Amino acid sequence: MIGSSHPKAFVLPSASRVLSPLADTRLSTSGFLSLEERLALEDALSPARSLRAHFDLVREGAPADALFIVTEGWVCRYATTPEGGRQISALLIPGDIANLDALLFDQIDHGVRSITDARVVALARHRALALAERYPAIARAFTWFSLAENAILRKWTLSLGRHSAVQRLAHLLCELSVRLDAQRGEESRFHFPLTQELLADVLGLTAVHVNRSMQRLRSEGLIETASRTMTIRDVPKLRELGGFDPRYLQVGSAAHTTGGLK
Amino acid sequence: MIGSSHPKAFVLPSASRVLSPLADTRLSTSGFLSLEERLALEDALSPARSLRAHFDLVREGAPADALFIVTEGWVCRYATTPEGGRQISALLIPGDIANLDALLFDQIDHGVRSITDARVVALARHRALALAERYPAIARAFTWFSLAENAILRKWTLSLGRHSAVQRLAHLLCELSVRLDAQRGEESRFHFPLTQELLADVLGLTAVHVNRSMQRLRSEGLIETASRTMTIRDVPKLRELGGFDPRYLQVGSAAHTTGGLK
DNA sequence: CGGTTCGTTGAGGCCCATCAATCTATGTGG
DNA sequence: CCACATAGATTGATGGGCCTCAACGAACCG
Repeated sequence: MIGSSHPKAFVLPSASRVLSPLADTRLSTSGFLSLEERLALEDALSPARSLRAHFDLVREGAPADALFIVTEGWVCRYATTPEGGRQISALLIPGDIANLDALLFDQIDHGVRSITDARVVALARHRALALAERYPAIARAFTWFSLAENAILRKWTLSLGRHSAVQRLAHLLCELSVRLDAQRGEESRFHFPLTQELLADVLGLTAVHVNRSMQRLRSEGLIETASRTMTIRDVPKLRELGGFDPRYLQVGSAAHTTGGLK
Repeated sequence: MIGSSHPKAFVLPSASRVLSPLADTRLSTSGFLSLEERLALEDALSPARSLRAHFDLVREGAPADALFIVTEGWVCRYATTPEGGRQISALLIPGDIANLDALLFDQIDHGVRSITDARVVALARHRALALAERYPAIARAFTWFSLAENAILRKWTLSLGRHSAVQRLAHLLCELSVRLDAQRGEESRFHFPLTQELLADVLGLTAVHVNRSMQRLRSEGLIETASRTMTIRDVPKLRELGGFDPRYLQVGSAAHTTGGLK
């Protein structure tokens, strides 16, 4: 079974998964969509597809014909430089749309690749467009997802441009903690499948320097790592170090709460 | 008069501006919208508003109640670190929406500020939402703008994370050349109001190092600068240096051409 | 148990930051 | 029309954060 080596983070109630691959994701639980809209959306989805780790789901420059929604595992979006450098521009976890730009753009200028074993469902582009045309709430959800991604990218540019290595790492860990909803009091613990090399490609560093930065966080008692598990020992301190303010992640807000039309 | 110190770039045919502040912008000319939709949109706009240079239109953390569309001048979106660093996350030129996130988010986590004297029109949030609800094409245009911005931000993260100072500068100049539609043969010339300090805040560098990087581009005959005018002498070479491929800017494509519903 | 991936450590060097001074252009008031 | 103020561009000297190269250790796995 996919993801069996990563127990906690990947298990969904199997009944609801069979009925609905979108169960527990923001698309279905956050009040974006009415029941009718949700059913219409789920009706348009392809059956879930399993991916091994390190599988290229979309290659850079490929034509766009379907959206992929992650339902299990971790996936990333990346771009490469001619010289061979790689920069990851998004970390995608269950509930995220991997390539929303395929909705309106003909060509995709980034790759999409699984980090762990993963599952995705596909939504054919023409069906997504038809849904957005017929149901304004679905169109709004697409916009919402795009804007949410935008907010994350803006923070990443701030981090890449103006933060030190340790700060960037701290900020990223805080972001993931919130997105994975892993915080418990002042601690946070979550399954963390990123290698230091992947972290380097997120943070614009080398793996060696990521290593040294992690050691600093460990030596200051801010984090602990063991067998693909990340523990943040002191969330407030890590947040302060990384200049992290969770509001940009829009936790607890949803499209229908933001000024609905009466 | 606004922008009188920057003659060429700011002059619009005044007749069309009076009739429609959106004339010549992507929203009205690129085929996103039908005539009816365009009229509905323009009917919802506030009168144009003039801004002096260095004016804060939206402050970080402000509540969101209106979208601003730039019609003249240059504007930027930025965020600051607690330590006082500043990172610009978008350069906005006429036709751009300055804060699309205000459409669906309650709080804005970035500032918006004019770089030059500028003009903007406002679109009240509830009216924008109503338009998107009633006209799918307008909703689609909002999504399109958000995705387009996303694509630019992804390139910026690539640049910030994996490019040298000179490459970042080269890439940015290539991007602006395309967005301003300033290319003529292998040359490109455009009004360029960014100080080296602003450039530094875009590129994640210091003003001093921007200066040195520009000198390198000049000494290699790639660019020339004089009195707020940028001339790219050799566009192909500058593109190669910056690893620039214009496709991500979606020039010449528009929402209605990308897989319309039959 | 050997291979492979990932993490760790060390030495050395470069790119870019920092600090500070000077130069230039533009604008303003007398 | 000049004296002066100010913003921006330029230059130099110095240092540090991160990169590069290379080797070794640890964990996992068939």
